[in-house]
Amino acid sequence: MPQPPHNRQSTSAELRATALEQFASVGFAGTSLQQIADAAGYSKSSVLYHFASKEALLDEVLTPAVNRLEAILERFLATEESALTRSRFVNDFIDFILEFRLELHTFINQSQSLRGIPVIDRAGVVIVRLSDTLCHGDASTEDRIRFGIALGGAAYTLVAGMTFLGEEIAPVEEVRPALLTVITELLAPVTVRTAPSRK
Amino acid sequence: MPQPPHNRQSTSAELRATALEQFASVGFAGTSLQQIADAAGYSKSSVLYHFASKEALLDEVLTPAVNRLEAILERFLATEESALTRSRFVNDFIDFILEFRLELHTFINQSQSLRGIPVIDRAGVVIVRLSDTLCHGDASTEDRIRFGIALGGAAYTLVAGMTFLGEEIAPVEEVRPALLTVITELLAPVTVRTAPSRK
DNA sequence: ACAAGCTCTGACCGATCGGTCAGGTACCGT
DNA sequence: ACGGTACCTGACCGATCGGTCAGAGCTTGT
Repeated sequence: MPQPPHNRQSTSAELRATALEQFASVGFAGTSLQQIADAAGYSKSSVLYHFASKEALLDEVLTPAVNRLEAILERFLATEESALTRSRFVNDFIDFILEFRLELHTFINQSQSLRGIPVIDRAGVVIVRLSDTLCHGDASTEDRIRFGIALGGAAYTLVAGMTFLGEEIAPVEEVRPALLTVITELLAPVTVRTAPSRK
Repeated sequence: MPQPPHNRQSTSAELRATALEQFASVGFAGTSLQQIADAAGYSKSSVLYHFASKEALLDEVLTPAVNRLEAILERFLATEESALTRSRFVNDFIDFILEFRLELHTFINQSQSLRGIPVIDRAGVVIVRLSDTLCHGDASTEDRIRFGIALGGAAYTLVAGMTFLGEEIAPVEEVRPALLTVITELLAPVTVRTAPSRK
């Protein structure tokens, strides 16, 4: 039986990428190891050789994105809040969305059903902290909704929306400024709050 | 074995409601007929007695929402476009979102993986028409993104977001005006094309 | 040449999947 | 009292689920 010369490290990366696509589009529960294996051109046993379990695979797939989001939040929290740091944060956030759109879509839309899985809970904690930070703790319903719409809307638009609303995915250099405009507009009243409120 | 006097019509409605919750939170592929049956207090066979198949159940669950959305679109298309009709449309749309939030969340986040199922394709067609109508056919990327974010963001916020961003679901009478403000703001540049800035 | 080790696979396991079917129970008009 | 019908269920079906395990093929160190 011929054994194509697989490039060491890359098999695991291929599997992660394939799994991510499936998780984002069919859902974690709806994705079988067999599907992932078939799509990547390996056998189911190979998947389980590289990853201890389906859940471990999900963990490895999502962890880089959660780490990155955590880093962005920490960086924002570490500085004095100003118009500059806020704008820098929004930029970081949009970079994050564009780079990790499949990961974001996955845990945005499945965090409820996958509660209990460590990486999902970690992601949930980060998102709640993010929301609390941006809303300054005063739980105005409108502010919460602004944040939720920005988060869920971006995740949806860049994964599901682009492929069936805009036919083909528009080039990143066109999407990015548009995203920046809309997200800034959504988050502006939340973070800026002009003058008087707390802090 | 005692047979409690089930109120004729209601069993099927119970099952639809239970199935909708599961579909929206775990996904169609991730929901088993057994889960639905257990959650509703019936046997799996009962589910298949009331609905020809799992897919038929999905169809019956989503069809009312798609019909309603279609009606809203037709009503908007039937009139001359003006500030009044646009505002009425946004109001209709928000009523729709609030009433059918689980249905919206279901086909918003799974239309890609469930392509081929009639009711899903129908929903997809309506959404594309909606997008084309609001964007006047000139496919500005920013306008498309505005619509996508409004649609996906609302679906996310009202299902996943409210329960883990805002702890408890805020009362509808508080959510509705906030939603109206944010959605109007998002869609305003798309439809109005004049409004220069925010308050 | 040979053993060790990494990668990959088919065969197999118990559990669960969507779906079929025969039958049991309650209520109906007659 | 009786047959029909609506509702519900357990037993069962082939397929597939996540996961285990014993190797096979290839590379490497010695």
